[in-house]
Amino acid sequence: MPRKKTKYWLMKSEPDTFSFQDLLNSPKQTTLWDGVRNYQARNFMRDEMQVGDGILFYHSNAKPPGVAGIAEVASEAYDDPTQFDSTDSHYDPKSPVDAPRWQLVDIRGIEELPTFVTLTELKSEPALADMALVQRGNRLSVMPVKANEWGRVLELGGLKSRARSKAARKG
DNA sequence: GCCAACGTTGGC
DNA sequence: GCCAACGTTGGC
Repeated sequence: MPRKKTKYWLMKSEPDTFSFQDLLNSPKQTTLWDGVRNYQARNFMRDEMQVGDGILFYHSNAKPPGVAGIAEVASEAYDDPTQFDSTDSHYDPKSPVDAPRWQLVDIRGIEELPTFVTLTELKSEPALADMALVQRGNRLSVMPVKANEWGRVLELGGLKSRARSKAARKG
């Protein structure tokens, strides 16, 4: 039973490292969103996300960059295991074991956008002018998306904003 | 608590 | 590969 209204998010990934297809190919189309080492991004995951929230999966450092698909939050927040793994590139020796610094959520891939929505397109769309992603200098890898922005991006991507996730989840 | 130096992000 | 923008670190 949801305690709050569904929220929407945008999460960045470099497709060379982990693409939307990689997410769909993961067991249960689910993965843990590890490696976030920015406090603001962590706070969104730890404090504000809830299971079922919508996620725009964004390809950064890509040619071209843009939104590749939609996903959803698939777990409550929990400690990022990679912070304690000295062999992992995201190892954080300063994170206290008794008070871990970094938390994450699981995300589940839902559906690839029929049409990839490029950053250029997002920037040229008047309805998306206030989107956090297109603000100057924004480097956050996890950021909130407004409901109307979510709907518009899905339209641009060729998904009707109704009837999407349930049909996709069935398969 | 300031702020310069440094490292990272990510578009171009 | 360049570099602007930003976050973090550490000296003082």
